Amino acid sequence: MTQSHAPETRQRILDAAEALFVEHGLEATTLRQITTSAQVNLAAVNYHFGSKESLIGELFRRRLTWLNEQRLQALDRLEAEAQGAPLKPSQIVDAFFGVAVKMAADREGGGHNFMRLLGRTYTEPASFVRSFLAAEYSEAIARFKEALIKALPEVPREEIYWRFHFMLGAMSYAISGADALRIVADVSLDETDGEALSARLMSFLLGGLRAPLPDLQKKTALRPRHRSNKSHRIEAGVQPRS
Amino acid sequence: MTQSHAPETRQRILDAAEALFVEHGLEATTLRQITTSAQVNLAAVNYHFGSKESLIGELFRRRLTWLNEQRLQALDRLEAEAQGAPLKPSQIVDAFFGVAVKMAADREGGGHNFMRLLGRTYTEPASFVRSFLAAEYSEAIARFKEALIKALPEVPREEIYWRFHFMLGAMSYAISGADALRIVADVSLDETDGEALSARLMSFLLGGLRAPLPDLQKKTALRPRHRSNKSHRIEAGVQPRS
DNA sequence: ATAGAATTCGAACGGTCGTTTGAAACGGAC
DNA sequence: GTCCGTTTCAAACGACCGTTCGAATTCTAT
Repeated sequence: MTQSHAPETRQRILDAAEALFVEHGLEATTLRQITTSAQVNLAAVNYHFGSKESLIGELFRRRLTWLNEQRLQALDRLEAEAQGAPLKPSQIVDAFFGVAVKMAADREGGGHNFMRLLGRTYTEPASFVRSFLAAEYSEAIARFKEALIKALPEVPREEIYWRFHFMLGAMSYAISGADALRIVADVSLDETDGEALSARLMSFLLGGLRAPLPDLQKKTALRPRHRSNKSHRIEAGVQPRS
Repeated sequence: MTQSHAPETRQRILDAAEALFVEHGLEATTLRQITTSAQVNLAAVNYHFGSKESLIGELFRRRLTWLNEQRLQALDRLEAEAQGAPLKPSQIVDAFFGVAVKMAADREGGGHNFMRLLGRTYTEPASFVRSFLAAEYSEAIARFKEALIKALPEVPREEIYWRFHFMLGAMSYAISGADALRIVADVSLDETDGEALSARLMSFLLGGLRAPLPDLQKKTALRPRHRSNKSHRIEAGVQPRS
């Protein structure tokens, strides 16, 4: 009825766009690059997707829904086994982040490219990207937050939210990997081994998640809005300008 | 001689650009937005900086050199006190990340904006950005890596590199904060309190850094280039398309 | 006051962006 | 073969990008 033999074109566009987005970024990648790489006509993107923005949306959707389904299935399985008892934090972390790292280790299927792109997208300035990211994630995040709160009853909710956030950051860098890591390690590390990366990341995340709670007492007392500090020499918060 | 009363214009451009870059990203921010916001003529950017790319370079330089100087001074101080003895990991982490978080807490001086921008930049696709980022960082990173290796003699170098990388990711998200966090926590958390954020991040980072070493034994034996694994249940690497 | 350099300004340049258009090519149903 | 909806194609659209240019202006030193 509606489409007959077009799906091949749609897919070629999505695959080519994914590879180019991760290489140059969303803004910097042009439709001409995408259609050339996909070997389709320039107008094909607007014909099949309506706009560049919609293309980006579909691109994220096809991977994210699958990813979060996997995560939720893993969590379901764990909770069924536990029969109401709280899960171990390591199980929860593994269900959420392990699935992602596993997807990132899939180089042939394109999962690797996508996960590198996804890691960057949380902090993406373009609001329309973050908005449907939030929509796609809301269910999974809610379930996992709930599980973590249950697993760590002595940890305040706020702290769990923050640590979840930190874990997302560590995972993002773990996957974006290569380029950023080259700043840290002059020797290029072996980042092709998904198993090893997963093991490294997991132990780091769990260490952070289970770390002793911070002491939140303010050391310096009242400080209305600190303005009149031009007395000291170096003084944090006073940067030179050119 | 060379310049007389121009510095004010240069500064206004840098400040305006910084605020706009963090809001819209490097690519998406136009020179017309910048010059309008700074209330200078459109041609001023090319007159004072030569190009948009050079503007970005100067923008990062003026903050990064200062930031890394502070970090190295803090490390110098610690090492002088220790008199050759290895430092505690918490001291090293605090010298590196604590200074950054402190800079990020400085909302009036613009440090806050810059740090949010910086966090994104490690994973920035544009190569020219990462290249001088690596240059600016090389000295500080080398010194801190050295200190960590000395402080954690039982941890393999590779592991330290990876954990440094993960810590950078967590910090990046901690500072980029707000927008990305809103995906995790429906209630918007108080992110104005730099002291509290610093304490939270530090305990997370230290927990991760000192976590038990991962078991790097591959569970599955020889796997020449993993292709023929379709035995297991959920199986990574098989995503749907559209 | 005046010469000369530094800076600002308005206007334009060529190029590239995402999108649109109308015609050509293709598909299966009859 | 004929028809009709779907898809492809080449070409162009207006908008906006970073950059350049020459004249006007402002500052500084003599």
